[in-house]
Amino acid sequence: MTAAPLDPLSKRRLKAWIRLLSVTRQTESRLRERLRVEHGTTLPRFDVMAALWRFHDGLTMSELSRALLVSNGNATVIVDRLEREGLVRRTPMESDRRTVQVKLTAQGKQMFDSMAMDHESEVNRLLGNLDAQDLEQLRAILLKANAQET
Amino acid sequence: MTAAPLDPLSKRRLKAWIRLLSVTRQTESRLRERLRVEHGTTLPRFDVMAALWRFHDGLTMSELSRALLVSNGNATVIVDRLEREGLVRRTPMESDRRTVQVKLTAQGKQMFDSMAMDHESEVNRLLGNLDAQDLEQLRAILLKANAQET
DNA sequence: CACTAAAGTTTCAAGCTTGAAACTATTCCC
DNA sequence: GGGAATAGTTTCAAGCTTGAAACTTTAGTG
Repeated sequence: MTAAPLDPLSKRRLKAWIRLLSVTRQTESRLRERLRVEHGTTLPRFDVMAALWRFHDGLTMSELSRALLVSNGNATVIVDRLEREGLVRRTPMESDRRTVQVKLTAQGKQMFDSMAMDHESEVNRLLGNLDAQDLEQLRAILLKANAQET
Repeated sequence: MTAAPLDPLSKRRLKAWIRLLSVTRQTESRLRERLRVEHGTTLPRFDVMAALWRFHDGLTMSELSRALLVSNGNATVIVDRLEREGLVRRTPMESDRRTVQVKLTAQGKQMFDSMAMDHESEVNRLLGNLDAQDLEQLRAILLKANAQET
C-alpha cells in the first residue's frame, strides 16, 4: 500500500534496521548459549520466568504473551513445559473463569534468582562498551522509534 | 564466570537490552506480517533471498549462515524449500567439492524485486520517526556495541 | 431470558531454529 | 603416499513460533 520510497532517509533507515537486527541477534545468541551451558535452560523459558518474576502477583496468559511479544499459542507451550518442571503454576481465576493466573513457584523463584545475576552480568559485558551517554541516546532513540509503531 | 555486577551502569545496560529486544521484535513482527499478507512468504525466506541478492555472485551455505547469523542446519532447510520452489539454485563447486554455491534463479530475482521496495518502505515507515541525527547516533552506538562481542 | 459478540485459552499444522552427530572432501604433515 | 586434522554440508531430535481454528466463558443487547 505504501508508495515508492521518495524519502531520502529511506536507505539509511533500512541500513539501520539491518544493523539493529544484527546486533540483537548476536546478543541473543550469546545469552542463549550462556543460559544453555551454565543453567541448562533456554531463552524463552528465561523470558517467561523474568516476566513472572517482575510481576510477582502473577500474569494471565494473554498478559504474558503481550509482555513477551509472542503469540498466545507460543506462551501456552512454554508455560506447559515450565509447569511440568514445577517452576510455574497455573491457578484458575475465581472472578473470571476464562482466565488463569500464572505465577512462579518457590522453586521457580529460586531457579530464576540463580540465573538472573549471571544473565545481567553477561548483558553488562556484551554492552560494556556503551557509556552513560550512549545508553541515554539509545534509550531516547528507541522510545522515538517505538512511538511510530502503528 | 563473570563476577557480581559492581558496574553502576549494569542495570541501565540491562534495561537498554530489554528495550532493544522489544523494538526489534515489534519491528520484525510487522515486517513478517507484511511479507505474509502481501507476498505470501516468510521473513527467513526473505532474508536468505536478500543475502543472495546482495552477493549476486552467490554464497556457499556456510557464508550464508554466517551472514544471517543462523545455524548451518537452519540455512539448509530454508534453502531446501526455496530450491524446491525454484527461487534458488545450488551448484556444486568445481574447485572445492565440499562446497555448493547458492544463487538466486531468474525467477528468484524477479520475486525479490517485487518484494524489496515494499519491504524497504515498510521499514522506512516503522522507523519513520528517526531523523538523520538519530540514525547517525544509532549507527555509532550499534557499531560500538558490536565491537565488544567477543 | 435468548442471542450475539467478544475475550481468554488451548489445539493444531506448518514452518523455523538450534546444537550435535554423521558424512564427504580437502589440507597438512610426516 | 598415508594418516590425522580440518572444513563444508546435511541429517536429526528437540524445542520454539506463528496464525488460524475450536472451545469455554463472559458481557452486551434486545
